[in-house]
Amino acid sequence: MRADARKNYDHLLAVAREVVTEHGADASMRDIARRADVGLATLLRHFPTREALFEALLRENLDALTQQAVELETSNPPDEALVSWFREGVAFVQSYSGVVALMAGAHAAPESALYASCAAVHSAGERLLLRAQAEGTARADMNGDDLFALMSALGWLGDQSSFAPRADHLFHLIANAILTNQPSNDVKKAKR
Amino acid sequence: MRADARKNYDHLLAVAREVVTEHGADASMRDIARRADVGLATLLRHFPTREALFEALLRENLDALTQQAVELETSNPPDEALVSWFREGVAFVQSYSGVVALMAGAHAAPESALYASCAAVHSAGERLLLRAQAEGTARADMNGDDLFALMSALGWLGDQSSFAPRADHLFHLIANAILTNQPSNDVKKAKR
DNA sequence: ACCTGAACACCGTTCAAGT
DNA sequence: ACCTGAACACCGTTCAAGT
Repeated sequence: MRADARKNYDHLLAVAREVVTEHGADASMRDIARRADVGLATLLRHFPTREALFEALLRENLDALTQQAVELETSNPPDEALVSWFREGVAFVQSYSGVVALMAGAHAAPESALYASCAAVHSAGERLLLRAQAEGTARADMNGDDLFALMSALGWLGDQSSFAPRADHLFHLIANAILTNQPSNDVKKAKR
Repeated sequence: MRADARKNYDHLLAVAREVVTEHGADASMRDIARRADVGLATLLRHFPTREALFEALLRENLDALTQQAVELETSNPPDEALVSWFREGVAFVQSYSGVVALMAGAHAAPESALYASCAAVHSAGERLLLRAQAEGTARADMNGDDLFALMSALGWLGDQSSFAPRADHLFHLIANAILTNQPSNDVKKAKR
């Protein structure tokens, strides 16, 4: 990568982060290029699709989320680990508004630039779920898809201004639905 | 309303229904006008916003949903009535893909053309919830907003191709979370 | 290698001009 | 009253031409 290209790449990513923070995941690509003082075609050259841009924008955080699952897997009781991680996941998909739709789309599209990272998060969560199920503290009739779906649904709810005020409460309700043992206690314990 | 206007109105609505069935709630207004052999400005004259169009498109079904809550309120056990109606609601928001986002938006925007119908559905559901709560068969720490939010979230899940295959299962999971008594049995009973 | 302006085919909004 | 074409300001895609 040539020096000028490298510089453009980094700058575009920084500007994109700004614009996406303001306008959410369906910010205009043209707007990002404009704000970066660069031709639109240059932005598209570095990030040929919106997914490619978000892959670069989210990779670090997605990896961190996957990594966190691995750590929780060894250090915490299975039910607490599951709920703690689930909470992190919901917070993550809300990092930028509208990002949850992008991830849900990528989840079903192996050719998407975001697919690999989503799949990694998916299976990291699945492992935590299986561990809690083995212990009997998580619903037996759930799988990794369901966990990812519920995480996404809670993220979507947080994106809608009409539902956002109750998002925390809805998180508890669904976390309780996932767990089987004295549900409300477990969720509270895992909060800390 | 002049005869030619009336004819345009009805025709536009019929064509809009077709196009929206094919392309979902964010179908192009221009496309609808084109398919109706009418100027774009004519479509916009009858339906100044997308919300106005959907208000006309959904009014009948929204009213039916509200009406159904009233009927269930008198004829069925509170818990069964709640779950049955909840199921209808989820099915409704999936009637056209993407319509759930429109409704969630209208829910927080009193100036939207869709607001009134959404509010009616909201409070119809709230009454069913209160009745079940009074009986002790629904979670006490929920309100009408939560019910509407969960209904919307399930509708959204059904819209995402990656989650749709598990939508039925997720419905059961959440319906169980709403009810308090031998949950899995109640949900099954209400299915009939 | 890398960048860019311009042409293209879209979108919804607005309004002066027509019947 | 009602309709319409056209101008406008946007969008993402594509590519020939430049350094």
